[in-house]
Amino acid sequence: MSLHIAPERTRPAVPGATVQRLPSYLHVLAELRDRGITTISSADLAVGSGVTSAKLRKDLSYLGSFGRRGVGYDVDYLHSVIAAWLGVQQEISVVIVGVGNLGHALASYPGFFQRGFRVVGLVDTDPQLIGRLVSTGDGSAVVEPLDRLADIARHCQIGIIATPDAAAQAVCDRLIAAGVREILSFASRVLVVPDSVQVRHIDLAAELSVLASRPRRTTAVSA
Amino acid sequence: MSLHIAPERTRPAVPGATVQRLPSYLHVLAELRDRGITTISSADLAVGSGVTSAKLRKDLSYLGSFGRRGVGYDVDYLHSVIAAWLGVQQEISVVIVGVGNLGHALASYPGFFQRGFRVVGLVDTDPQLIGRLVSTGDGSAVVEPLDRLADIARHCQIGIIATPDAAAQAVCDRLIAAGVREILSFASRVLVVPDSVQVRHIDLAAELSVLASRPRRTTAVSA
DNA sequence: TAGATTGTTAATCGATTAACAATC
DNA sequence: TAGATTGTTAATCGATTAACAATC
Repeated sequence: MSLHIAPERTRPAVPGATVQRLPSYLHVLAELRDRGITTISSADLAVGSGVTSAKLRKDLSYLGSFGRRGVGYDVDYLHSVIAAWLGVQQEISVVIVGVGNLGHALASYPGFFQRGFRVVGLVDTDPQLIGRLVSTGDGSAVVEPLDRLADIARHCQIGIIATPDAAAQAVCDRLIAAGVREILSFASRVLVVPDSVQVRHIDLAAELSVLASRPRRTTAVSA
Repeated sequence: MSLHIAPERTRPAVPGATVQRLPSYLHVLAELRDRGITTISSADLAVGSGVTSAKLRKDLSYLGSFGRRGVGYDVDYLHSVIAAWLGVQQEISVVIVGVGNLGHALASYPGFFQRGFRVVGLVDTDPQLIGRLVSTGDGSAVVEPLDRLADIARHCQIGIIATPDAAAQAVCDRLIAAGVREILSFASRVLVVPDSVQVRHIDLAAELSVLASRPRRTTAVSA
């Protein structure tokens, strides 16, 4: 029996678990680059990233093959490949709704700016806050009232919901109406969205609950 | 209402994915209880929690069997079961290291207090901050200097690292030296810890990256 | 009873791991 | 070449889903 071989090989889609690890590889590669290291093996890069070398190589294999057998990976090149894949080279505009403590923290979070995310809008309903300057990764932004949300969101790829739980769904609906298709929510309530919209949800208290209720192994490497 | 308690039976360990969803069920159940709803089916509870009913029932089955066929679950009872399993009934002490924007936000995060977590310590190195009162879920706490960390951490079950990346590993080491075995980190660098310590890691920028690199829907062509 | 819903099983899907042929 | 390390395969592990017998 002869097998029918396709002329060009289709790679499987990159798994979600892999995508979630790519930024951490990127981060380690950037550090290596800053320290003048030009080549790195999967074993060493894996230790720095807190994964196994097998997992690292498997992850990279979804994007292509970028290493040299017997040698390792070129730090600069691999960095550029992952950065390109993640779209870091193009800046991504973000609007934050809810400028309480959490919203402030997110607005000025250095990691956002470093990885190409630009906080271009801040929205809140509190009259005390509206009009005030809040520092962001690359400067500052003025807090705008809720009725400006649609205008602002129209230019943003990602919306972050950092409001109290009670307001979260209404804000979510407005973001979607304005064309936002990617939402990061810190509300503890579940958001109802159409299939075309992608929501990621960070429940900080759930993270503590998992820690508190589980005598289980760590996700980080051991010494 | 008296419930028949089955004789103790060896159940498989509760999967991590399940544990992570339990707080969300708890949250929905608390809302139902507040609205006076006493009974709920897995189908309805699942909709409120953003999961399928099969997944919900499977999740609950790891803890035991608490429903009535043909009827559903008693809201109060199921709430108490999950709360007990998560250990929410006992208060859990938390120390936050790093009282910048993020640390402030975490200290006053209402969800922590609601689910039984008590921020009993705040630590920072900034002389401007030390001695200042920061509001927490149940009142306020004074920011203490780094050399008080060991004393404070000794009474805490969980440590939260909200410092700049550069300080994260050193703070982590100090927490572990003080006996903390569960750590939630917001640093982008990977923390090196012994096997006995459990670390959860929230990389906010990675969350945005996953969102931004989204369009891996049904576009892939199979051979 | 007749209808509803649970708890569990078995099948499927997806991610991780170990091992090693390919090859620099 | 001899040693090192990748990229990939196949096995394993864990989580999700669909289906339905049990039973309220």
